[in-house]
Amino acid sequence: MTAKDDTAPRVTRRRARTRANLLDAAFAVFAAKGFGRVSIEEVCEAAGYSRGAFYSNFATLDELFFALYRERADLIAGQVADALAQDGPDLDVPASVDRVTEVLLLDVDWLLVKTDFLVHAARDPDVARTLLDHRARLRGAVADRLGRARGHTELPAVLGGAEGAARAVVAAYDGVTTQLLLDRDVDAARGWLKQLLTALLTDGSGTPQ
Amino acid sequence: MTAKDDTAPRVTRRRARTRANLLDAAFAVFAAKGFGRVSIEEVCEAAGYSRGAFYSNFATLDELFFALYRERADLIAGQVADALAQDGPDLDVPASVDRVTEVLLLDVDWLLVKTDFLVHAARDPDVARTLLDHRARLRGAVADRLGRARGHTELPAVLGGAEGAARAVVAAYDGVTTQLLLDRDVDAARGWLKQLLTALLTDGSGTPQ
DNA sequence: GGCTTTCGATACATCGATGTATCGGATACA
DNA sequence: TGTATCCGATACATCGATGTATCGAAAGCC
Repeated sequence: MTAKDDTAPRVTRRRARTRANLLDAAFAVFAAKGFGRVSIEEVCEAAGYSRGAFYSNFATLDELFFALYRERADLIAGQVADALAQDGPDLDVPASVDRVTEVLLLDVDWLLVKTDFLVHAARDPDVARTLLDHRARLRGAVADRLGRARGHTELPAVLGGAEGAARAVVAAYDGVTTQLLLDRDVDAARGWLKQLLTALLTDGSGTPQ
Repeated sequence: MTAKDDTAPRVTRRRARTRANLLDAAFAVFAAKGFGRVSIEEVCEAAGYSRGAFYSNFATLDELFFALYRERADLIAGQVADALAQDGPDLDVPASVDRVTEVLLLDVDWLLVKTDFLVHAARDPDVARTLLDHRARLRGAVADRLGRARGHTELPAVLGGAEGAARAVVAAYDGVTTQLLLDRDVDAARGWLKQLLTALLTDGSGTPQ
C-alpha cells in the first residue's frame, strides 16, 4: 500500500526529459521536411540521442507523431479558449476576432505539422475521429461564445444559428491556412482572416470599410 | 525535311499507353495510401508493369507525382471554366454556385491527392509557385465572372471588390475541403459550401432561408 | 555510499526500396 | 515482310532504415 501507483516506475525524471526532447526535435524536423520524409534516425540525431532512446520511449514513428499532435493541439485549444474567455459577458466581435486570429496563425511550423496530420487522418478513420473530436471541441467553444453574443450584432441567418456560424469560422480558418502554407505571409493571412470573419459574422453592417 | 519534329521518336503509341496507365494507377494508389507511403514498386504493380517501365518513363516518383498533378489540375480548371461560362452575359449567382460546387467537390480521391501535393508544395518554393499559379488562374476566372455580375446582386463591400470576393470563394472551398477529407460526406460538404458561398456573396439579402 | 532498477548507446541482422545494366520481344517504317 | 529501333522485363548491386539484443552507465532508494 505504500505504492502511489500500480505501474509507478522507479526512474522517471531522465525519461521525461528525453521524451520531451525527442518530441521537440521531432516537431522541428517534421515541420522542415514533412512527416512522410523523416526517418527515426533523423529525429534522434536532431534531439542528440541514439535510436535506443527512441525505441525505449516509442514503438513507432506514428506513435510519436500522434503524441506530438495531441500535445500541441491541446496547447492551442487552451490558448483559444483563453482568448475567447477574455471578453466580458457580452461579446465584442472585432476584438475577439483579433485575439483568436492572433493565436491561430501564430506559428507556421505548427500549421505545417497539422496539415501533415490531416493528410494522415484522411486515410485512417481512427485518426480522423481524433482530429474531428478536436475540431468539434474548438467549434463548440466558438459556438458557445457566439451564442452569448446578444450585445452588439446579430448573426446572418443564412448560416443557421451559432452552430452554423462556428462552422463557418472554422472553415474560414482552414481556408486561410491553405493559402498561408503556400505564400508564407503570416501578416497577410491574419488580415485576410479578420476580413473574412468580419464578412461572415457581421452581415456586412459591422465595419463598413 | 520529312521529319515532323526535331526530337520525334520512332515509337510512341505503346509508350504513351504505359505512361498513361502508370499515371492512372499512381492516382489510385496515392489516393489510397498517400504519396508519402507509396513506393515505386507499388505503383508499377498496380499498373501491371515492372519497374523497368517506370524508369523508362520517369526519373523519380516526385516527377510522376508532379506530372499527375499537372494533368488533373488542368482538367479540373477546364471544367470550372466551363461551369462558369454556362451563364449568359449576366451572372446568376445561385446557379453558378451550384454548378461550380458540383465540379469542385466531385471526386474525393482528387482532393486527397491535391492535399498531398499541398503538403509537398509547402516545403518546396518551386512547387509552391506552381500551385499558386494554378490557384491564381482559378481565382482569376472567378473574379472575372463576379466582375460582370451587374445583374442580380451587389457584392459585400467588406471583401473589397470582385478580386477579394474571388479570394473568399477559394478560401471557402479550401475550408470545406478540409472538413470533407475528415468526414468523407460529399453531400454535406456540397450543401455546406453552397451555404457559405451564398453567405459570402449575397450580403445576407440573397436567399433569406 | 552501496545496491538495484531503468535508461539509452552500440552492434548486429534483416528487410525493403532504389537505381542500373543488360537482354529479349514488340513496334513502326521501308 | 524484313529490319532497325525502342520499350519494358529481369537480374544484380547497393544503400538506408528498421528492429532487436546486449551492455555500460545513470538515477533513485535504502
